[in-house]
Amino acid sequence: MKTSLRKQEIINKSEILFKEKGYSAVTMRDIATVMGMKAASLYNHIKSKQEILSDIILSLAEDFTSGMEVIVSSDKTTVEKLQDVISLHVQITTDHPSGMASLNADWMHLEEKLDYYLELRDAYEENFRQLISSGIKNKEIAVVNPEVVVFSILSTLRSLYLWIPKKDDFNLKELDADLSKVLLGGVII
Amino acid sequence: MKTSLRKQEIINKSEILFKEKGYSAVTMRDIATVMGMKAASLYNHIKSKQEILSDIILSLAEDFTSGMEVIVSSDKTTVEKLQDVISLHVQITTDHPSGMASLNADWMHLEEKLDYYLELRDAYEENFRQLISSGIKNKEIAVVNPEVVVFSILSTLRSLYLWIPKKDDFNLKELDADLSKVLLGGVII
DNA sequence: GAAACTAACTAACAATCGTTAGTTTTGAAG
DNA sequence: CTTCAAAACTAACGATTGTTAGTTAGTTTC
Repeated sequence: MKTSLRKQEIINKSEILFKEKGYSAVTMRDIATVMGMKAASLYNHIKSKQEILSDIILSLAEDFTSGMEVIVSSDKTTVEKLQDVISLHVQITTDHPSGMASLNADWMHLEEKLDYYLELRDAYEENFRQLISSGIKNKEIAVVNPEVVVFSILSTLRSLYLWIPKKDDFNLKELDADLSKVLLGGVII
Repeated sequence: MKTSLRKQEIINKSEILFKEKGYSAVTMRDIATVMGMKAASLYNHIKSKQEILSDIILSLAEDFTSGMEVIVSSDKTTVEKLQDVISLHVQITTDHPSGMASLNADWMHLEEKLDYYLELRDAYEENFRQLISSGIKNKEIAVVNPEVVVFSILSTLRSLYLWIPKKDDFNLKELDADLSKVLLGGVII
């Protein structure tokens, strides 16, 4: 059951529209217009508007989940793992900036797939929290309120989609290092 | 032209609905239901759905603008001013957590008032940038990429609405100090 | 070259949208 | 008790929504 080329084009165009106006404000006729066809023709490739949103969000959520699993099961230090998490966000957001907008803004419209998404998100956040806690226990990370640290870092990483499209390739290479410095600079011992 | 009590109730209920599903997905009939009336009756108090959104977002945006003006024109140090900006965000978000969701997620649906909102937002961000730049020049703030610092702090402060409703009053008093420590801890010299 | 498949089309569906018009209820002031 | 305005109601409007049905043109398979 692999995704056809035409379906992927619909998803790619939809991502951009969803980022501009949000899922609910984008109509099937809007999507059809940028695809150069009529709204009814979209249904030769997708089965519903919902499916487009689900495909966008869940594929990204699964990328984060599998990326996180690789990182936590490595034998690096906690600080190195946190740097890897930052890189993971920069990488995925660079590859799918518009899709990240839907992930952040329109996940509540997932309906049937909502529970699955929330499972993935909760597990991801729990991994992140564990990382910070271990770092404090290891004395790699300063003793500051771990909730605030998780919230602050995650808020910044989740907002990257607003910012990365404005960066060129040159700045993008430095972004990783700068983010580590700013996000972790204050908490690393 | 002051806002009537009943209109303010509509705005308050709408904020909560807008936070849950986004402006576009909330119908006038949804708002009427939580108000205990029929959709048509809403128009005795408001002139359009747009007006509800504009009132929510612009009143908050103006709070930020006037708050920022007070802060930048004070004679405190740059670091103290930044702490005041953090307090400003905590304060406004605590008072209007649902409205902050609309400000962050639905500003693009403002239409006639969009340009005015963008002016306020741009001016606010420019003030923030100036604050960081002055701090670096004064040697109060470490020489790290100022763009990344602005982006990181602002991303966190703008996401507070997701977090503050979960905090009780006790934690809320500590939040200010913890945020300053985490957000500024890495950049203050 | 007949059959099957792909991907577009036109036309239309029932449902829902924001909003308006006109009417009735309510409650306070004279 | 009457008056009057505020605030609710019913009914409906035209526009738009996601989606389905049936058709057609072009391409591939046998």
